Amino acid sequence: MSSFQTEARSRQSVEWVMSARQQLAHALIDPFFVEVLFDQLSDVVFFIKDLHGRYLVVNDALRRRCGYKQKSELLGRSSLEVFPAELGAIYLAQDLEVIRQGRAISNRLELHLYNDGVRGWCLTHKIPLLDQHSQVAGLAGISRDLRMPDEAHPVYQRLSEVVAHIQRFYAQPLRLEDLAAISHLSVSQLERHMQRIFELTPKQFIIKTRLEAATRLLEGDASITTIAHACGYTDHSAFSRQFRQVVGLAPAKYRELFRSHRT
DNA sequence: AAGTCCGCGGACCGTCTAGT
DNA sequence: ACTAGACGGTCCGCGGACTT
Repeated sequence: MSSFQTEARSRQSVEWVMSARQQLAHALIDPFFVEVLFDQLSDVVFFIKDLHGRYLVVNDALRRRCGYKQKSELLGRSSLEVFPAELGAIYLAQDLEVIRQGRAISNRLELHLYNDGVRGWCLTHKIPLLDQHSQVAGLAGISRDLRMPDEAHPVYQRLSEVVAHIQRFYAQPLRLEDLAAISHLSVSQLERHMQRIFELTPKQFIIKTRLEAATRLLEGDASITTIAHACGYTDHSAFSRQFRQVVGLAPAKYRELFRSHRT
């Protein structure tokens, strides 16, 4: 087949798919259909919200996380009414930002504090939903739990040396070039394999390791500055900023929230 | 398919400063 | 003691092109 013919066929197939999708459009955005599908995923939180950030559709994983018996108890409420006040306000602000700007946020590494006080790492995606006039009518989002790494993967052994290095030396400056050298991989290979096996970029993995250590230290009485230094930040403001970005709260607020959960 | 290289845009960091 | 904003420099992530 000539390259011209191949191109023509591929163009034809794209047009066919687009037309078939058009026919399915109403079924695909049917909230009940989507809800049923996402109910099957126990490690993925799914929701659709209106312009005010109120839940219109939730899946079962979200219901469980929030500690409700029925999904209907969540409907019509915003994050503010569902999560601890400080975190709820952050999530709601994030929702309203997506709606206001009409821009998606994707692959955001977040530390969630669940109803039972347990911490969990997630990758969050939120997209604005448009009506037939292309106006933002709400938003849809998923928050996916980070899975255990695939230890059977052939490159896992090499990466495990990198992981061990990060977990041992997270308090020191870590450069991708050095991590790549440890694993005998190029920087590009390291990035790709980390993404594939851990679902995180090397940078995200380092941040996750540092902030995990930080949350443990915040359960004690050490100052924020001390904790920042102990977790590889040369400046406490850089630590606070990053902590706030990932967790949604300033370190001191997190400490306050953790203690109120424990009592 | 996997690996390498490169350029660009943006994220991140450190520093300084001001405010609470 | 801590948070937050501004700013400049550095580094990272990503996509594309090319090679093995």
